[in-house]
Amino acid sequence: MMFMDEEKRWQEEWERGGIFHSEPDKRKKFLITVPWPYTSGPLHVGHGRTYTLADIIARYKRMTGYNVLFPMGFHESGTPIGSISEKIKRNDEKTLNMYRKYISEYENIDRVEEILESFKDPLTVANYFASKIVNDFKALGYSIDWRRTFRSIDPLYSKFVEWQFRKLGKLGHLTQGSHPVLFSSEDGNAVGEDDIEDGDTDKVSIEKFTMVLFKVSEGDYNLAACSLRPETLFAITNLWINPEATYLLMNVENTKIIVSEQASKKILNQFAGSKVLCNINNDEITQKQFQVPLTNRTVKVYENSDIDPEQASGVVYSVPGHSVMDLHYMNRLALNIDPLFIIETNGSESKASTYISQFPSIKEANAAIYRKEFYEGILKSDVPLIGGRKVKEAREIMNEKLAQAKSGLTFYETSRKARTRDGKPVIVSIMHDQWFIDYSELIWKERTRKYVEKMSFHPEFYRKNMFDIIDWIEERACARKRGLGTPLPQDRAWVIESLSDSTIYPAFYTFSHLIKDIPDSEITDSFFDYITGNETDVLPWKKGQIENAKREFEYWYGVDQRITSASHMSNHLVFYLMNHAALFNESYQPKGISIVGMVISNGSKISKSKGNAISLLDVVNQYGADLFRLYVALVAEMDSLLDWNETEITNIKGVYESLHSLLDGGLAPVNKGDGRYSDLFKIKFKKHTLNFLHKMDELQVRNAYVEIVYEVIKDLNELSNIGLDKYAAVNEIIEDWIKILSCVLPHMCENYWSKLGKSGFVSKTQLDRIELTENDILKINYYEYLNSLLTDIRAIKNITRINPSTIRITICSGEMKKEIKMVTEGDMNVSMKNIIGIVRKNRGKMDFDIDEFEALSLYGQIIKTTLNAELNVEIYKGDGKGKIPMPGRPLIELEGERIG
RNA sequence: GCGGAGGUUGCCGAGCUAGGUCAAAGGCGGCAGACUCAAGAUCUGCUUCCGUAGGGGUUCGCCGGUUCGAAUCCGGCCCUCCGCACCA
Repeated sequence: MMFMDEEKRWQEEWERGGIFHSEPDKRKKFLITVPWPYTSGPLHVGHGRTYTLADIIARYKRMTGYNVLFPMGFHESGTPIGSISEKIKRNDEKTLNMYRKYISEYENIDRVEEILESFKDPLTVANYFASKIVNDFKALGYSIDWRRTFRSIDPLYSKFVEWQFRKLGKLGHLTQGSHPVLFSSEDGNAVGEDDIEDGDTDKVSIEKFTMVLFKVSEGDYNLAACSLRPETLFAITNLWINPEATYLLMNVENTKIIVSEQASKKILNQFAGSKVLCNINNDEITQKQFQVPLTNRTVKVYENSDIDPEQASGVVYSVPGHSVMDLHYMNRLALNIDPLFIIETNGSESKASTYISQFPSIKEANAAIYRKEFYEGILKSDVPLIGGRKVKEAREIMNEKLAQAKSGLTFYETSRKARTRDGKPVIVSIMHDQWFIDYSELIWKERTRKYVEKMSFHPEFYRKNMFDIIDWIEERACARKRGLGTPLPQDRAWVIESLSDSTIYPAFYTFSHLIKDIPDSEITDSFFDYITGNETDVLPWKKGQIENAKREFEYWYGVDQRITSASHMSNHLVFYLMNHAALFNESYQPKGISIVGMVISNGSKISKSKGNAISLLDVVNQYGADLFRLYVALVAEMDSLLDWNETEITNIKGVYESLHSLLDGGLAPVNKGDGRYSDLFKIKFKKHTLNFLHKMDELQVRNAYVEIVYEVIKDLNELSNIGLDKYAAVNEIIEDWIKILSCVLPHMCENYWSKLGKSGFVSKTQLDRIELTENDILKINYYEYLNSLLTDIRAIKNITRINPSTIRITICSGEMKKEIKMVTEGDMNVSMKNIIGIVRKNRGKMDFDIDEFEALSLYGQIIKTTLNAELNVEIYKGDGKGKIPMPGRPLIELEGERIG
């Protein structure tokens, strides 16, 4: 574990020197941020990729002259951390084991249980992992200014969030209304993805059903059937109930309805003031007739054991014409009822019967007809109310008409049967006083759109994506009744939801370190108004302190680059952009967003429940920070998918070791370099450096490092192939190479930097300006000419199987060049008429500018040594008959033994 | 369905926004060679087909079109992946 000690040593030195403490100065600033990690457990390689790329870019910007600020905080608000504590309190085995494993990554075995015990307090969980993640980040060599770090539940930061929400309130962006949520009625609280069994792998969503009320022909109650397809109402032939289920009579919205016992619980949660009246015998239902709303028709109710009393209301209406399910039941129960058809697709009647045989299962056939009719179906013209309408429109009209007739209610149901992790049913409940941020305001959207136009997006297509998301976003629930976080200032019974409290937080980094010793009771809204805006009121705070805070905000703010994953587009990033647009001036708006591709592991998705999440700490312990960083930089481009696997990292390890030995040898080479070739090598290195800079500016991190790692190693190998000392060549460029490599391999490069006898840290040095002179370009051209010649010679060698002892190269004479040039320009008045045909055939493959003789005399050695043959260069003296050389394409003749 | 991305030579993956210099970068895998007692690592060459001279043929999801010329532009079709929310 040599590398660990070395890496740790440099990390400590950086910390001691405070070299990543960023202060405003005259240079151009660059603020780079990543989403703060959520501290519910250790980070995995997926996080590590994003953060590592951010650090590489931060270091690159620093190297190219920017004053860089790379801050980091911790996200502790929200419900998941609380529910972890809850589960630990009630000894949930799965959670206990998971956290045992997590803790043991960081601690000695004998401390695990003690720490696990302390996790019964959610704050301990949050703080524990926050402090561990700090260590992980340090161990990866990130150039973070840790003085500015804070946590989303810090009282000072809470003040900032309160300020944000009071401003949003004043701007009219906060509203209150009713809202469906996933809910556990046994626990009495809303549940998130994290609380639901398999919630992360099999998402549960909320579906909106239409509950249609069928009035009993004699009496004052209704049978309540739920459907996703209210447009099929006029094709209803009967109703279904389950023979074994219990049905209850309820009072809902001053109407008496019958639903299953299971459904009654959902209704109690969704309709205020609803109550259960009494049990109803199934016989009583099946003996009655029920009226189809909006028609004069009555239908009967049949018992059907396939009807699930737990699904929706436990009562279903039957449309055998358009539902394969119902048709199937009809057939199975041998009911003699004629289906009704009211929907047409492709100009003719759509019938469930045509689907039933075409699919492997009833379920698939039903899904097929549903999709087909929903997207392409049109109601027949003689259908009342909705005749001639598209199914999509008809559905909305029916919902309206049913509501008007007091025969329809909206009922929410989960998209699949779901249970909480401790086995309690998950239902949908309605929050009646839910707080929202209302993002639907058009002026606000327009303003955000304007800023988005000016930003940089990487990859670019995400900009269009963001425009669409801005169009689409409406109200967003922004507070919850439980979890960690800041109480909503407008109503302290609510806690601000964790995505909504994390939209403008990068602003807080700019001054968080300067206000740490101000008691939070002294922080008021005008404090932040002053720092972020133009308020000039007399302030009670220490002048120097707040002035410094203001100065730093004004210097740094406007995040130059935010690096995050695509999954944040439609939630975090859109909130980030819109909240900035609402609260800050144009100059403080975000300037760039980069989306990092997904990370998968050995071909499959990483998920906590699958147990294939490789922890970042494991990676660092096993491979070291530099190797991991090199892996991230070289193995996949930032915006594409990265498949973490061991084979690949072994390969990268080879590269890492080559770099080591090259730099070792380059520190003090034994031999002297050959002037001509070391000169050429230096020129090529300059070219690679320029390409590197260009690619990094385009955020093509992989391409950039392929250029400065693989290409340079290739050049060095070429040198040693012609018998020269590559270490002497490394020595010529070692300083710049170390600087450039240090963005990815900071520890290793600091080490070489000090071995070179350089003072200070390579992490803080700048790359000098580099440009190619005309002479440089000339030499590169010579070299490339030699290379293409070599390729041609090899091709000939392969075909003829001649192993040459002498290679005869015949190049164009000056006179001949002129004549050839004439032909290419259409002037056939040349002395060597024989050349005309061949010249025309080869146009486009010639190079008139290169001095071939000069190129060959300078670098001919390359050919001689690699092919181990004599090189014989002469100028063409023939008459143009037979084979002739072209400019840039000399004649090549091989002399020697034939092989095989 | 809507919106987005994409289908490239054994695999992964560039190029395709500025059409020719693209048989098409790079990596992996495979083959051969060098080094080595051997293996591994490393380095070198080859890796669509034909060819005893750097050439030619056929390729970039499918079908058409524009053009002297298309992987690259246009139209249509087929297929794959991602998002469609209140969850961090």
